[in-house]
Amino acid sequence: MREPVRRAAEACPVEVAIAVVGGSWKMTVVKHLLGGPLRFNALNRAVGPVTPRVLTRQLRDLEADGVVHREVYPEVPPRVEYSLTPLGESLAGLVESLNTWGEAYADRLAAASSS
Amino acid sequence: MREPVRRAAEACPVEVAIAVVGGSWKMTVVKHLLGGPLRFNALNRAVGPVTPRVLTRQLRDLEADGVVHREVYPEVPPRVEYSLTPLGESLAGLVESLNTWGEAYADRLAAASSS
DNA sequence: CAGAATCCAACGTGATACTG
DNA sequence: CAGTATCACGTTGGATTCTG
Repeated sequence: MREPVRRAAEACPVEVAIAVVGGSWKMTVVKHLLGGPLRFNALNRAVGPVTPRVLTRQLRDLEADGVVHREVYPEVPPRVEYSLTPLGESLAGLVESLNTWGEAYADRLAAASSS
Repeated sequence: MREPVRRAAEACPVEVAIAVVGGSWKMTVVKHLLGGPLRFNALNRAVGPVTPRVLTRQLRDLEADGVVHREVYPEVPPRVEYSLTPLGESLAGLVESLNTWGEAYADRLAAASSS
């Protein structure tokens, strides 16, 4: 388990959740993995303008927190597939909520800037 | 509107939501304000081990993002009340989801460390 | 293909002390 | 009471280049 998560546990359940899913791209990664396993580069392209370096870090965090599973196939060329663990799948509702709220917020932004 | 939020809007609605609520203590602040307005020190005590310096920053962010309203009463001693805007109240469901998921996760942690 | 290595700038977070 | 000022520091996110 990662340290930030453990520290958050001292304070509030809400902080625990934020510690796990609060990093940038993390929930977007989960969102795209809800459709099924993806390989590293496919995920990279799906998530958005994220560099491999950063994506790797986030994936390692998610793996350490038990949200994501990393499966390495010893082939040439190398293949690595990322998928959600059951715990990761339990985030589906949260992703949906974030997506909906984020959309509404973006609409509000657009409306504000056009006025 | 804050820059991080605007940048997130280019990528994914999920990132927008995370940009607004992803900071530490932010959602915990919202959680406690759901019960009604609170003064600065009351909020400080309710949220947890957060320094005034940090809490102030988070509150300013939330204010800039339209989630929180800051009302200053020109009295002596000074009184400042923080409350949720309608947009802030629309986060109620999200807070609930985070709280529930965080609790379940904390339980999982406890179970893992006792085994 | 899936990253690792290296480097860096910017932030986020925090402790401590002070003030209108 | 509700902050602000100052300082410090670790982490994050990112660009770039390289490799088994």
